[in-house]
Amino acid sequence: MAKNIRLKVARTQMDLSQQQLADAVDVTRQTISAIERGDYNPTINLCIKICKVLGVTLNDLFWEE
Amino acid sequence: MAKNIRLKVARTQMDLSQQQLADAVDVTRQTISAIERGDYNPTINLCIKICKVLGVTLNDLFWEE
DNA sequence: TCTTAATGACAACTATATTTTACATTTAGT
DNA sequence: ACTAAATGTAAAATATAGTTGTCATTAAGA
Repeated sequence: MAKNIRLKVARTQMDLSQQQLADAVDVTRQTISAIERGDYNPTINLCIKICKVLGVTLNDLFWEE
Repeated sequence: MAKNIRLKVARTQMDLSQQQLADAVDVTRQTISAIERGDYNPTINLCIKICKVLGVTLNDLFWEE
């Protein structure tokens, strides 16, 4: 996976730290960090939770044409 | 997770069996079956692969408002 | 400076996605 | 009725998502 810049942008637009987002979706900071760095392949349920907290959709953060 | 009817519909619209879709995205038939039944929580990369084969987007199959 | 919050990164562990093997049921064609 | 393809489902094994603990670096404020 490539770096997920869109996630980082959406998170900072909501003025949330990695830790705060992690708490909101009930995972660890390391998991959020790894997703932003593009080091891995989260589950769809986690992606959905993240999107809901950030007020965006799956396509906004995880779909590439 | 709930049953994923939209996936089943999109698959049948492309006239693919579970086995054919599984082959196309390089997983087993059982994995496709489990996703359609809603028994679990696939990874985002697998969701993306499935969407691309079926000519739809993540929101089409996996996003609920 | 000094301190604290935020982040990158990694190793070892645990939880769970996915595979493999296998059996049963349903559906469509002959 | 028979056959083959498609599907539901389950148990045991394997691969990997996500945790826990830890250390280093950077940026901002006092």
